[in-house]
Formats: sequence, C-alpha cells, structure tokens
Amino acid sequence: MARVATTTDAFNAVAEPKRRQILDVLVAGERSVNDLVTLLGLAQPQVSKHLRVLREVGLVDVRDDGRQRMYRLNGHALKPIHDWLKNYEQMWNDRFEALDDVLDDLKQTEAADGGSSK
Amino acid sequence: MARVATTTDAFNAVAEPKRRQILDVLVAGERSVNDLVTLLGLAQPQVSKHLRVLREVGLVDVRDDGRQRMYRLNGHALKPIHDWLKNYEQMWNDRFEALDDVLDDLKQTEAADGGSSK
DNA sequence: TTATTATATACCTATATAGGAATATGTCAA
DNA sequence: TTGACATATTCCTATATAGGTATATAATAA
Repeated sequence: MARVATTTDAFNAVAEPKRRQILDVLVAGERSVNDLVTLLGLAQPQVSKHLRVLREVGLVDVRDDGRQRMYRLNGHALKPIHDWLKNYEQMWNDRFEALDDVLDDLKQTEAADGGSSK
Repeated sequence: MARVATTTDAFNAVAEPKRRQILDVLVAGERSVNDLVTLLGLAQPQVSKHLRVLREVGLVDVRDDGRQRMYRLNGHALKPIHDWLKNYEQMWNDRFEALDDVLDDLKQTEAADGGSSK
C-alpha cells in the first residue's frame, strides 16, 4: 500500500513543506492564487494543486472575486494537530524544565545530606 | 516526484496514524517491540519498520536489553511542529474567542447607539 | 466578437512509501 | 551445539503523490 492520502487529514496535508508555506502566507490575510505564485516563487498549477489539497481538508476557504479566487486560512483545521501534541508538551516546556531543575536540586541536597562529601 | 520522504522530519513521520499510535503508547514509558505489537495489534515487521522511521527523525531512542530492544519517546523532536503551530493558535483559542465575543458586543452596542431600532 | 488575464485540470513520469511474507540476525536457554 | 524467542531486514506489489507541461474553463476588456 502507498502512504495515507494527503487529503486524509491536516497531519498529512501539512506534511508537505510548500503547503505549510502557503498557510504561512495566508496567516496575514486573504490572497489570490497569483499572489501566492509570486510570493512563493512556485509554478501556478502546483499552487492550485496544493490549494486544492488544503481546501479538501478544510485548511483554507475560497471566495470568488471577479476572475480571481481569494483563498483564506481556516486555522481551526489545525487544532487536531495541536490537540494531539498536548500530551507531549510537557517534554519541552520551560515550566517543566524549571521543575526538572528543582528536582535535580532536591536530589543533590538529598545526596549531600546522605553524607557523600566528594 | 513523489512525496517528501517520511524520514525528512517530524511532520512527515507523524503523518502516518500508526506511528502516532506508537508514540501515544510510548508517552507512558519505555516499551519493547513485542509490547507494541501486542498493544497495537500490528504485525511485528511493520512495527519495526515504523520504529525505524521514528528513530531516523529522532522521535524515539533505543536501548538494548538482552534480546529485547526497549524504545523510548523523545518528545523534543515534536517541538518544531508545536512551534510552527504557534502562529495559528490564536485562531481557536478560548481567550481569542472570548475577545471575539467582546468585539461582537461592542459592534452591537455601536449599532444600537447608531439608531437602528429594528 | 476576440484577446487577455486568472485559475483549474489533465496527462505523464519518477519515486517513495506501507503492508505482507519470508528470512536474516542476535540473544539466551538447555 | 541446538532450539526458542525477539527483532530487523529483504523482496514484492499496489498506489498515491509532486512536479512539469499543455490545455481547459472562466471572467473581464477592447
């Protein structure tokens, strides 16, 4: 079997770096396809194709504006990724590293109390 | 061209749902390959293969223990994903939704002051 | 109408999977 | 040693991309 489809969920859609770039541009606001082509230096068909994937997983919405199509970010579609990461945050959080320091201090104090002089 | 390699970064490694499942098990602590096979109901070779991908992107570390190999999570490798999401959090945060409510209220008050009676 | 601009789709190709099955490697026990 | 267990690797196949190029569709302008 091949890989899970890119349009399966936000995880897969966002695995492609150029699609992340597109989203990063759209955070600032609505953009036409051509804007994205210019800003990212990609070929127009590939931009359209990436946008289709992003649209299929709900990461962007479109609006017709004359002959342009304005794409706009829908950040909510990223929440499942953020939610999944919740269980792991503690592993790199400053707050937890601070806690680790405290625990290390406690251990050292214990060791000192225990009598190890070296 | 095909898709970006699964071993390119955490984004791609984690796009595969079964690899996320493996990580979800490892949050609780170290596990042998067979533990994972049993807990997840997957075939042993596929588990080994998924673990290889996770190892190549630094998401897990291994330790030899007799004939077992104990795998352990390295959550730090997920931080780049979390960092990337930082720019988007505001779009689904309660705090921002609360702010939206406030802004809506303001708008309504304005409208009322403006004289729209209907 | 025709031309021009903006975007989407179709077609082609190379490539990297993920799973299944078989087998290799490695470690311990008898 | 031989056998049993634990894990990794190899080989095979079907499939879904991503990029390139060409073309279709759609909307405006002349």
